[in-house]
Amino acid sequence: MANPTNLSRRMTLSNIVQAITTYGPISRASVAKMTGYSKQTVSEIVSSLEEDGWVQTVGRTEGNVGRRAVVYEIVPDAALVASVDLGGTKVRVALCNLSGAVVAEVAEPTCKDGGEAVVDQIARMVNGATSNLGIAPSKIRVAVIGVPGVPDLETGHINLAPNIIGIDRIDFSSLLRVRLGIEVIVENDVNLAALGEHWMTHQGDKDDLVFLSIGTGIGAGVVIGGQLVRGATGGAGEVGFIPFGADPTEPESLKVGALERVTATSAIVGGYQQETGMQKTVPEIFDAFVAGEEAAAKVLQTAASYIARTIGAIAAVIDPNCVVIGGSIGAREELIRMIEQEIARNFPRSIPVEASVLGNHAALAGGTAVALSRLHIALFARDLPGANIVVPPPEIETFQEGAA
Amino acid sequence: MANPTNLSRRMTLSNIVQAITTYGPISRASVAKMTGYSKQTVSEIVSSLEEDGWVQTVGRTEGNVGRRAVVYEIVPDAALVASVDLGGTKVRVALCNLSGAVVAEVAEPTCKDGGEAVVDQIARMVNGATSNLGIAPSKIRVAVIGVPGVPDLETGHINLAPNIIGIDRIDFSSLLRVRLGIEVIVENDVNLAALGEHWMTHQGDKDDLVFLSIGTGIGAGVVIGGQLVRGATGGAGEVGFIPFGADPTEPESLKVGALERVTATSAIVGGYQQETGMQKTVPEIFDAFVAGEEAAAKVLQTAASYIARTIGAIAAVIDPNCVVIGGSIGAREELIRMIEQEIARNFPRSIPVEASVLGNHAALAGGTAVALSRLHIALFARDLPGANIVVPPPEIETFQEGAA
DNA sequence: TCATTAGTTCGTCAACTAACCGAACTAATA
DNA sequence: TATTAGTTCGGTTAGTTGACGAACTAATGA
Repeated sequence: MANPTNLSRRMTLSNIVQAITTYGPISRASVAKMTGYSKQTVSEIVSSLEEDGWVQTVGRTEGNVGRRAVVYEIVPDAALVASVDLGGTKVRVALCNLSGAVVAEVAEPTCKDGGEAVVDQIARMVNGATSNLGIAPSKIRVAVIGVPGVPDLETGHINLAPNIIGIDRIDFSSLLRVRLGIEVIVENDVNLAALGEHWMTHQGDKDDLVFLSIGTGIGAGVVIGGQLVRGATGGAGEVGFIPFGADPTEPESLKVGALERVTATSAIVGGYQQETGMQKTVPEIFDAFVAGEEAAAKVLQTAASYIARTIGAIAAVIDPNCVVIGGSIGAREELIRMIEQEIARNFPRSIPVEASVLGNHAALAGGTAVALSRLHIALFARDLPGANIVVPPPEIETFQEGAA
Repeated sequence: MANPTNLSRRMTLSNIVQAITTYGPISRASVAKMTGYSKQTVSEIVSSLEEDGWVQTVGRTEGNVGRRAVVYEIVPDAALVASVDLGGTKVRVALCNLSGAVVAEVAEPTCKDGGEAVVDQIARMVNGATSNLGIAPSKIRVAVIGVPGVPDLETGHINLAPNIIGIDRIDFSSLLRVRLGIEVIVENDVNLAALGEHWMTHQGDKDDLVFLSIGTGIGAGVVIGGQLVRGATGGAGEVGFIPFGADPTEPESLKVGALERVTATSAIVGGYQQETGMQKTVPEIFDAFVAGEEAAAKVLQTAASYIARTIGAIAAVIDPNCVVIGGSIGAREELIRMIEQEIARNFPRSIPVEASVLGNHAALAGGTAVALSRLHIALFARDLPGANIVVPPPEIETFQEGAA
């Protein structure tokens, strides 16, 4: 009964499920008031949902005048989704239930053989997580994979992912779909991180958000109106290629990006070496800066200036509510302070800049958001025009650093 | 009857109107096939639409096997919209009917008194156009005004519009709404131009489009997924403020934009003066370039390079399908050739760049698109979730240069 | 050439079903 | 006793299905 053929019934069902999901636990009378449907219609649909195991009672109201209301909520474990963050060095898998809670999380070093071996690894980790918990694998309905590259929706290849060999020559999503037997969505990891930050911390009032990841490279995920912007060729957010900073006509700039050459790891390490003749890692340079070393300050200042100007360029094009900064370099509070100062010097208005709250779990959270939204649509809003169910995020701790 | 209370009836009505609008003239049987509704339902709704004067028969099919079908279309003049392009020197007003055809167009020099005098002028021009044609003013349902500034939706002020004095201190949209007695939508002119180019020439396959206007200033209109991107503070597309090009920390850069200083009129005129000591206008410099003068070539080349890098920056952030270039400088074919070459030198992949087809009528076309879409929603899709009716554009000549 | 017949499509009518609502009711509680 | 929750029942509306007549084209045969 949870999948009526009729369009208007599906719409009603979808609206009622959305209300229970967002405001649950909630009584049928309240749902009726909120949605505008009659109590009787709500009762009818809620009982069909209960029969099919999608909602359950969780007690009754108390203390109010009048008859006590029976209160319903979504059955959290009625279905699960898998969110996978496939990194160059580590694979993270989280199984989440319908309320966004993580029921299992595992991490492993990425299989160095690349290609199909990685597909095998992910499938094994996802299935392993269910069997450990004694959950039927069929409970998992959707898997979202964050990958460090640009997925080609037509061929299933993942391009520009130098860290995982051979993944640009296999139909990654189809192979994984066959292996897992469920719907598989492949998305760039920075894009997912942007969606994750938006879902967990910036929903509602601030619907235009850019997640800027700064580490060995620099890249952004762009969310406008709550929707991810991928671009015509999947190249949206490749801000390292903004043709300013280093001379954009040099071959190296065309290869890694003119702006990436002055903002990412190599710029800081290289700049420090030029300044001092010494080879230090980025964390070491930050330590030196905190200890008051002038060369370190100068190098970081230069990077911060270019990063600020990158943010200015982004703001000039799409004017987001907020820029969230993450990545191994971007996560440093000291750097964010400098970036804020540099924005004030280089751009006519202020741009809200924040440190990522989710750290290296942002992509995992974003994958969960995408998977849950997709699952809700598949379950309760099939073929509905303009359907875009927003699942409320779980507690922030769920996805915070150190959870795995 | 054209405004049923019931949600599902409204949805059906909206779908059927959309089908007739898009594919009309069309028979009821064809509408039934296309929409999936039964012939009866379609007949019922079409006759109520006919009764209310929204659709009309336009003959019958012929030549096909079987009974001849009665063919319907939207009554083009059942309602009108006004599209107004308020420029610093000129006010253009176009009255358009439901099929996008321009039924009247007038232009006047902008009233120099600014402020409320301009509101008066627009109201007079709109109402004057109807009385000239002997049309009841009540036929006009929506007016969209393109303005050279950033409209503040809350106060109704229009900020950053130095060419029209006092317009940043009055509630422009409310005043005009009262004067015209209809719904008034105020939007930045470059944004409307972007929507106009998208509507008339790039609908469907190419839904991510940026319109780049280059003249006394440089600015862009950003369309993603067919929707206009305004940004959190209405500042999306202010690409002149990208903090590269001129030194962004200089006061002048913070005032007019670092990139504007090296791409717009003053950069070309100033550059030419520095190069030759002579003061020439931009058209004169273009003429000199065509005549083979080296100094002119060098100056234009430099501007083209920075414009190309601006486009590269846009592409790196949102990766549009296409960048359409307009404005008094941007319209020059010679410049577009140079820009294309410079993009190839400065950016790792090609970016489709095109000259504006609509010229200085782009904003007028965009205003019409917005007004018609808004009107259709108000008439046939009130309060429908995800309603976004797309009115098919008229013949391209309708809005092409020289029409007024 | 022209009537006849077959096949196709359009559009309407009648009967039916699904969805939803409103009103009246029962139940529970401060 | 007022108020809120939830159910039952009957009715309205939207939309479907299927049968059918009307209108047409195309092929056929005298």
